[in-house]
Amino acid sequence: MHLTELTENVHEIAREGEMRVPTRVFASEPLLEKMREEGRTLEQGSNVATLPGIQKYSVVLPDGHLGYGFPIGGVAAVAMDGGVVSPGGIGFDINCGVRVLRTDLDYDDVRGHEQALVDRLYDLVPCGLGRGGYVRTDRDDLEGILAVGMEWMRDAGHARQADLDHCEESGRLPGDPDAVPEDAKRRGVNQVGSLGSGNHFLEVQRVTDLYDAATADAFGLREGQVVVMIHSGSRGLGHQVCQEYIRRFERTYPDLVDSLPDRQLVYAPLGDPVAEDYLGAMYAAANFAWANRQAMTQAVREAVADLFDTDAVDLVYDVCHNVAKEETHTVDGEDVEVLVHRKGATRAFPAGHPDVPEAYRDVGQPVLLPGSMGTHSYVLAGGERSMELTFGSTAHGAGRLKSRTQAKREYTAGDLQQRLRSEGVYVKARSGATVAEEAPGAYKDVDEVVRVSDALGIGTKVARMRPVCNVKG
DNA sequence: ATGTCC
Repeated sequence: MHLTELTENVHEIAREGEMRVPTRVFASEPLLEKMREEGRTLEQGSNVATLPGIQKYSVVLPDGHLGYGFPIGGVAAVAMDGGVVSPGGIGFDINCGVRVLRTDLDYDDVRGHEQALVDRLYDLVPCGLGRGGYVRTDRDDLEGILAVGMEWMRDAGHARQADLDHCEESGRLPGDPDAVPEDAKRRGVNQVGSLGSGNHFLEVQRVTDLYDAATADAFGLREGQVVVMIHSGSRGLGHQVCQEYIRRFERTYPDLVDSLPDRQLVYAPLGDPVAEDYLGAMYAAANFAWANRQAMTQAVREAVADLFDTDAVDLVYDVCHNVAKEETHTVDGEDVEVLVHRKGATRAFPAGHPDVPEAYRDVGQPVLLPGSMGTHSYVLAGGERSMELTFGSTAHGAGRLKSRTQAKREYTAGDLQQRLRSEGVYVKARSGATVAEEAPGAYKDVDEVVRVSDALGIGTKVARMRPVCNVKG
C-alpha cells in the first residue's frame, strides 16, 4: 500500500489492483497512526475504491475506523448512471444520527435539579434493548412513518412545522413501505421514541465555548445555554432492513460475491429491481429514524415543561450519520449525479448550498458532532472546502479506539459514573456493561478529530458543549 | 448497531 501525504491532513493511497480510483485519507499523523494500528481501516477504504461507478476517490474521514465492509467514517460517491448501491456503505443502523435541541434555560436554572431531570428523561424514554416507545403507534401509523417520516409526525401532532424546517431533508426521504420486510415492520411498530443501546444517548448539555459568534447566533446558541443532544437511529427496524437486503443481494449476485475483495462490499447496480427495492426500504428506515428522534424530542419537551415550566425547546438541526442520498457534485469540472454513501459521516454543506435550510443558508449547515460520554460535543458549520474535498462531508464523532470487549475488561461502570458525578455529570444507564463499553477512554480524542475537520475547512468550529446529564441504554 | 442465535 502506497500512502503519500499530499498536503497537511490529506493522504492518498495510490490506485492499485482492482481499485478504480485512489483512496483519500483526511487525517492528522496521530489519527492516521490509529488507523494503521487498527489494521484494516485503510484496506477497507481501498476496497471501496473498487466499486463500479465510484467517483474521484474513496474518502476516509478523521474518525475513520473498521466497519462492515466499508470503514465507519467513510464516503463513497458513485455515479447514478452506471453506479451501484452497497448496503455496507450505509450501515446496519440506517439513519443513525444526531439532533440538538436548544432551550431558553441557562445552566444555573438546571443546576441542582440534574438528578430530577435525568430521572424524568430516563422514565419517559425507553432505552436499552427492550421494547416500547414514547409515542404509541399501530401498524397503520408505521406505514405512514415509513412513507413520509417527520410529515406523519407533524400531521399526528408529534412535531411542529419548525421541526421539519430544521431537519436534514425536512425529515423525509422517498421511502417505500412495501419494500420494508415484514420482520422489520414487526420490530419497528412499538419502538417509535426509544433510545436503544451502545453509543446511543440522550444528553443534556451546556454550551461552554463559542468559536464563531455570528454563526452560533444564527444557530440560536449562546454561552451557558442548556441544549439537549439525541443520538439514536432506526433501532431493530433499520437493522432488519440492512440484514435482509444484504442476504437478498448475496442470493441475487452469488458470482459477484465470490469476485469481491471482501464479500461485505456486496452491491447491486442502480436501476436493478433489488437495488431500487433496497433504496426504497433504506429511505423508509431513514424516515423511521427521524420519527424516532422526533418522538424523543417530544419526551424532552414534556420533561422540560414539567420541571422548568418552559415550552421553548426548539430543534437546531438533525443530521444523518448512516445514509445514501442522490446529490450533484462537481467531478473534473462537470456536474455529476451521484449516490453519496455516507457511513459514520455527516453531510457538511457550506453556506449558499440550496439544500441548507433557509435559516442557515448564509452560514452553512449545522454539523452536530458528539464526543464520548462525559467529555464534550461540538456544533460545527459545513465548511467552504467540503464540496471540493469530501463530497460535502465531515466526521461524525470521536471514533472508537478500543473494542467493546476490551473496554468492558478495562472499565467499571460504577467507577466511571462516580468519577463523572464528581465532575457534575449525572449518568443514568439501563446497563452497566454499556457504560463501560462507552467509557471516554474507549474513544479517540474528539478535539483532535474536530481540529482536523476545522483545519481542512470541511466542517468549522462553532460551539462546544459539556454534559450535564446523560441517559444511556 | 442489534429481540447480541430462526
